[in-house]
Amino acid sequence: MKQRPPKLTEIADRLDISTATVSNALSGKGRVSAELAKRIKQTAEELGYVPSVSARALRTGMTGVIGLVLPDIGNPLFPQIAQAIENAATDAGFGVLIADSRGSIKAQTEAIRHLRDRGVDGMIVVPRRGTRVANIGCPVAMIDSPSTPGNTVSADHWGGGWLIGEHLQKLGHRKVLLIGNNRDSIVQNDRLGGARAALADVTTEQVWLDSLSLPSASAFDPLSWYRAGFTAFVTVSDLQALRVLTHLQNAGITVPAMASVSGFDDLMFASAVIPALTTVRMDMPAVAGIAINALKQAIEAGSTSPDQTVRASPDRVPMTLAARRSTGPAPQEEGENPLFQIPSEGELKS
Amino acid sequence: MKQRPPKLTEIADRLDISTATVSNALSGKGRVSAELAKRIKQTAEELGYVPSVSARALRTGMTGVIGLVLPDIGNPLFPQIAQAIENAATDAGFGVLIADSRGSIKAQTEAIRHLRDRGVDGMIVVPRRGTRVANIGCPVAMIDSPSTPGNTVSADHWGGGWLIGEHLQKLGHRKVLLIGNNRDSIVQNDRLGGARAALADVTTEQVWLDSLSLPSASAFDPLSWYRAGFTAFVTVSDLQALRVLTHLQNAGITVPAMASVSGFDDLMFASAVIPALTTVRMDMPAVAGIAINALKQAIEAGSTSPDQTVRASPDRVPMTLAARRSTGPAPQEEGENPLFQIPSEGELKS
DNA sequence: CTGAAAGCGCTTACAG
DNA sequence: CTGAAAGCGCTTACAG
Repeated sequence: MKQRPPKLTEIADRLDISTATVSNALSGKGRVSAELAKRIKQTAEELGYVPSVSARALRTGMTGVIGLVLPDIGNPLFPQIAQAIENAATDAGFGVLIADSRGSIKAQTEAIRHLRDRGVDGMIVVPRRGTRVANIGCPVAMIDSPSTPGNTVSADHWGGGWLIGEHLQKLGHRKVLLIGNNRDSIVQNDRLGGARAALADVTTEQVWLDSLSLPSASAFDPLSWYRAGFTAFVTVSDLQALRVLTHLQNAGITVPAMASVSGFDDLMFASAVIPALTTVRMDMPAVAGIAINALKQAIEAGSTSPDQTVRASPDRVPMTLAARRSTGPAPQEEGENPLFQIPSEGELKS
Repeated sequence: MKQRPPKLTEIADRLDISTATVSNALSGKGRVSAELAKRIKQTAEELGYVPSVSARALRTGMTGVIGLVLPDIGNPLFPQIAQAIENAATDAGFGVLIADSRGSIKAQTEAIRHLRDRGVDGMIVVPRRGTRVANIGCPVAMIDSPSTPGNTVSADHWGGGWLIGEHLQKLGHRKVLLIGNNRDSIVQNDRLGGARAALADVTTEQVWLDSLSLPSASAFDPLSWYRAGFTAFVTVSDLQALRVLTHLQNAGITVPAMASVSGFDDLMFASAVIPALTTVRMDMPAVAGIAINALKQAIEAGSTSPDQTVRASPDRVPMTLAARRSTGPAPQEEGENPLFQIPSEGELKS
């Protein structure tokens, strides 16, 4: 049984004043003598008064809820995003309604409409690849990539790539392989582009796994690149990095002694692997805070912009390098080529 | 600018009938001639009518929203849970408001209160270790473990453990190490207990990482167990399994040729590792569906139970084994002990 | 500084 | 089968 919480009138009756005054006092809009206001707040406290969100929403047209739309809730980065958004939203006084776009663009549109119908005041959208969100009736903050048009705020993926490139360059690597898995992803292009820029003096090669025949991931063999002299593998995600790392280790290539591997995003398993994964992390709380703030302002302003995508400043947040054990100095070539010392997989297994 | 959607009165005016009739027709409660009802629905469609959730909520006392409370949104299992709940809830016509208990029990209580204040009709709680949720004013469905008192529905963790135990036993392993990381966790005890039961005929040893001095995880060394003749490592989570697997690999122990490793939950990285991780998976959609259904019934019934924790049937869902490459036949001991063939870590790295 | 009154958009007894 | 009316619990001009 839902227990009926005390209402405004009850505290008004108790103090023998009008509900208008109680409302004014509680919302702190002034217009009430300090002394009375204090008494009102006190008895509200005593009675455990909690305003009815439905009533307020009906009256003001604002629900105090924002929607969070994600390309895929199953996404490994989701926990970080959701947690950061939830915290920022809670601090800003908003509730967070989630929506899963379940993969398809159509489902994303539907999810957005659903949220709108539920009356959210605004929404945070992490769009599907290249999606532009059509005009809905409320302000929208987009988190994607600084180079994406319409983006509100995001991490500086290019800068993050630069960090990892610089790190490997300083470690003395001379041949670095850059690995992406979707050539259409702006985020991935930014990350790899940054790394390439920092590695201007060294030999780099770039591969897109999406160009390989399926199952693409398993078709990629880091060993052949290793034999070709590549000593560092830069990937655009920790998942990819994990794959490369374990592939190498499984074949007897020790990391980081023989090869270095790096990822992106600092997923929860990154520090659980042995050796721990060097990765580049976004400052999610910062990104979320900026997005929520921008959204809040737009909501309070009544969001008059024609295109209701919100802008924020700064619109990009620096990434930080978590240098861990999976990256190390490039192997030294003393006399003979270390590449010939690798035990073969068969040898190890016997 | 939030565009004002058409209201009930508009469609009533257009058809020159009362809003009561429109409301009745739209809610399909009968009481309206079929012919009129059809016309009403049609013009509602034309006008793009969307009922105001706030108004309806204020009037009926039901918001059509449920809360999802999780011990820690950062939890690696969160994406699976959230996605399953979101889908089931959407199908049942509910919106999902998320709340993060941010680790502490106190924060969990606060999160729950927050949701209640926001007017949710009910909530799904994945409780913190051993937490019982106090009386709030709405039905609650708990997802924890079948052996947890007050549990509404969950996966059959014991049965899952049994599956992995059986699998290893069939593969011929004679010495199996069971690894948990929190001896107070009912879920973990269930999982390990099931495995032990299936391994009744083989030598098992059980270790709790929480009992080691910190940093506990890094203090645990699977190598010493391997040298002691253990050929299979059963962990209660994929994260733990990943750690053991990579630790072995890094030391030159090939998996599964020399040792087998298994996890739980089928986290997204489980199939990305090489060799892919054998793991036991929950049927999250089933669990979520049952929880949401039970909750829905309680909500519609007005939830008269004293303790408002909802019961469901079935209250446990079978787990399934995903047998992958990280588990294989126990190494054969032909003549000499294979344990002496392991290349030492130093040897490999040089 | 305080209060009386209207109204947000629905649903639901209650009449007819 | 259909409608007139009340009311869910607030907030907000508007008077006083």
